[in-house]
Amino acid sequence: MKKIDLKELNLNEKEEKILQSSIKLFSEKGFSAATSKEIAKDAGVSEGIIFKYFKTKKDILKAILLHLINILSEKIVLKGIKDIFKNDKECDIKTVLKKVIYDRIKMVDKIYPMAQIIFMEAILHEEIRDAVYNNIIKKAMEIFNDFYFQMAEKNILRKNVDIMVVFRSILSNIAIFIAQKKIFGKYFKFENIDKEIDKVIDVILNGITVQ
Amino acid sequence: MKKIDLKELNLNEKEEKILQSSIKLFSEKGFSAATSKEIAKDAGVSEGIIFKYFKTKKDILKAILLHLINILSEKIVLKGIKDIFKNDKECDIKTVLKKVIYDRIKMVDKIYPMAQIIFMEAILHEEIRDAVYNNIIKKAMEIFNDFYFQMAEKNILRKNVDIMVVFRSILSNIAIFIAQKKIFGKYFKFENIDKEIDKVIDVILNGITVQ
DNA sequence: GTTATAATTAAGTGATTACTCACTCAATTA
DNA sequence: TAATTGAGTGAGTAATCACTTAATTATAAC
Repeated sequence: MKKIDLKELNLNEKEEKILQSSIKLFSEKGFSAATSKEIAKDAGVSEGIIFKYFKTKKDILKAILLHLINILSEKIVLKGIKDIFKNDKECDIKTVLKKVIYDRIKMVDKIYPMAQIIFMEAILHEEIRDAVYNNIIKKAMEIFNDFYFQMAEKNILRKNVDIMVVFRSILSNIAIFIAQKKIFGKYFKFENIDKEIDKVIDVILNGITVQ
Repeated sequence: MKKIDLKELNLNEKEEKILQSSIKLFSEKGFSAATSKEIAKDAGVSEGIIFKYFKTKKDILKAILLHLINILSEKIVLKGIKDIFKNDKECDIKTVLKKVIYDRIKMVDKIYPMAQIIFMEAILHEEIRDAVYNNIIKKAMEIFNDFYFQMAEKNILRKNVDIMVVFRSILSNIAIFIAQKKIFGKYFKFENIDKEIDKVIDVILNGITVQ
């Protein structure tokens, strides 16, 4: 199991171990089904120490979710697209999109178990939905909006579309790509991710009708 | 809470009540966090009777998921698209896509809490993923494949694309539309679903570049 | 080496869980 | 009318849960 980089949180050794094991078990079984006993065993610490560092089990989840959403969303989730959109305004749209999609897939890959926990808990709890919306979705939409507007001004991308629909379409294509790889990977093997992304971009940019 | 139609399962009154309450609570709190006590209370039956009809709590989940996937996937999930693709081969692609997307959104709306449970449990358990893949995804792909091939033969849809990518793109656009409505509905209000769907179809069909 | 302090543990705690079982009682059959 | 049934109950059960605490060990200062 690849571990997630938690350096930014300034944890001591035990705290880090507890969080890593919690991320692993929450993502494997869901929050409710993962027990403190299991977490302790996996982390190689006693059960008592968990509750020294985290008042309750829910606080572990909060540390994983809210903390990371708030503190790291900027660095992990948004910095990548910001940089690409900023530095590549002159490049052609295919290259930019490819960079963004590639970068996002790699990013989610890096933090996957955590992303899965956020995703699942967001479905169940409004507070987490709020954090995801305000810290990630909203900001990503703003960044994309700026980018699209400039591309449309340059007459590269269509003006007569709803940017929200386009954003959603690109986002959903990335999401389903990751889902297919991570959740249904058993049934769908990609030999060449690069080519796969190219095909996705082609459909996004040109549509599926014969022109 | 709108109840899901379970007539097809030939349940008696108590079984039906137990399943309806389980669907409600599993979708609200997740399987593990929903207790048999709560289910009994919500269903207005004693806790004992739950375990007369369902050997274990997991068996309730199985009844909801596997049974419904196997028995109803054909009628609920696939029949709709089959009919539309079969009856509308002559119509224009825009109309067909609109019918399909509209129909799929309505279908998921109808069974939403159950769909959410399937979705979440499929992430956690391989057996459920298998059932979803074999009974829904695989079959839907086959149906779409036939349809796309015929449309491509008529020179309406592009031949030089990967049908899998197109299928995924349409599916993901429908999925994110539903997710936005059901999970993030608080932040995004659609006044006119009809127009929203038109915009999605426009992007799918024509892409986003200036031609 | 002694002492004070902090870190860690193992053995708990009461609460809650999924599940059982002895019993009830209305409906059916003899 | 008496005998039988079986759906339904809810208090009870062992197991397990999140969480606590008293005892133990490690660390550090002198």
